[in-house]
Amino acid sequence: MAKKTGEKYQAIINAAVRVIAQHGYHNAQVSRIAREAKVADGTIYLYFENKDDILISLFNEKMGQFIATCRDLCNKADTVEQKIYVLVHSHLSQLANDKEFSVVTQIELRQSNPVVSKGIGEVLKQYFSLIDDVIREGVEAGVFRDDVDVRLARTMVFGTLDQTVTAWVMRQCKHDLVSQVDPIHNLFLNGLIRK
Amino acid sequence: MAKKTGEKYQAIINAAVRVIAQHGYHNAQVSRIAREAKVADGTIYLYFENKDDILISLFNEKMGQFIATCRDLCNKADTVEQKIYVLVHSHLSQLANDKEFSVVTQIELRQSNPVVSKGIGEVLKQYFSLIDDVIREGVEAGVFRDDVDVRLARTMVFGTLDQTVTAWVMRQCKHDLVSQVDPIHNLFLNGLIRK
DNA sequence: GATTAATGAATGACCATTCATTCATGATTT
DNA sequence: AAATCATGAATGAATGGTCATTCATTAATC
Repeated sequence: MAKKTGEKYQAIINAAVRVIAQHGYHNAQVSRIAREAKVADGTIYLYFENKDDILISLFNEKMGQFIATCRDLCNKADTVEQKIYVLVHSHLSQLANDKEFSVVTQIELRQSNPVVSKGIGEVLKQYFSLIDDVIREGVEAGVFRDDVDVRLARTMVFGTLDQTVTAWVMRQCKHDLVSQVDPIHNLFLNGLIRK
Repeated sequence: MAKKTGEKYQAIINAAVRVIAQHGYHNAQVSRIAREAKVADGTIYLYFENKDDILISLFNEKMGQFIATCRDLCNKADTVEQKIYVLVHSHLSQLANDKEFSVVTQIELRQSNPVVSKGIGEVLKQYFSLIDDVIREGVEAGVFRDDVDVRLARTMVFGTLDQTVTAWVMRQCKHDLVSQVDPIHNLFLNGLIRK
């Protein structure tokens, strides 16, 4: 049971993103998602185990896409500097183009239901290791300082991007995200200090 | 009504931190917090408006302390580099010393009840402007590059620290947080690139 | 004895999930 | 080709469990 394909499956996931983004996680009742997807309440349970499963599936589906795009673009870049640039750019531009999903990831899905966290954690790890690979390459190629700790550098990259997107969402997605790409890239590579 | 002082007020707040950290936000029923605080369910409502108010008060009380400590330590530092160091150090060391509060801030309180978010946002802003002040000082003193965007640099600093603590909490607070202070400080000031 | 603090059982709202029933589609039989 | 049957998708009203909140009552304090 709970077949995870088909037109209605997608419809429910898209409805869930919309409902959660607009009404908040707390008012995202299953029946509201069903109504938005133009489906009966019970139909939800033909496609999803339970409410948590909707959230996990939603995140995995969309985040999976997100990571795949990042990875593809990264592979096309030649230098390590460019790869970092691509990471920053694709993170920000993809979320800038999907405000509803951004609201869901940055605000609504940060709740602590352990089942949901676990489901989400798996996909996030993939993203982390993509960033790790780029940084490791930079260290091994001698472009980055050789005392750079890969995990820490990744934490800085992800932490900064994540916080940038959160601030944008908090301010109603009003300003332009992509214009931050260059300054962020510069800050990562050169730091704060004037030389 | 809802007097926000006294021994029981503190007892309830401390109980809430413990209950939320140990059982998760979802299982932090008011009656459980009451039991942990050795107080009757109804007593909670003599000190707090409602459940949200417990969370907001908890965050404001503890985070207020946190910021005051950061500010004091910062004021004692002479150079801008040292002030950045102090920010990194006091952020990490304070949270390292209060694992239960860390779990609450990094995981359990990231849920999206708009009332709670709003209550929390106010205090967070104070912390942001403390970081902003330090960075602005660095730019004005000519220690930092003069094209450094203050808000962006703050986003990097906060985003990195926040993500560092989150990763620590996720891995059961096992490794040493404070040992990351030097590498993070170095990364902020000098960036990734080998010179 | 009056005022204030504390109690905890009872209430009622909320909402995820279930399941008896209906509907749609296609196969099989006559 | 009409009639019958079979399958499983879809429905949505009903259920049941969970808690935040209330408030009548009791205890403490001045």
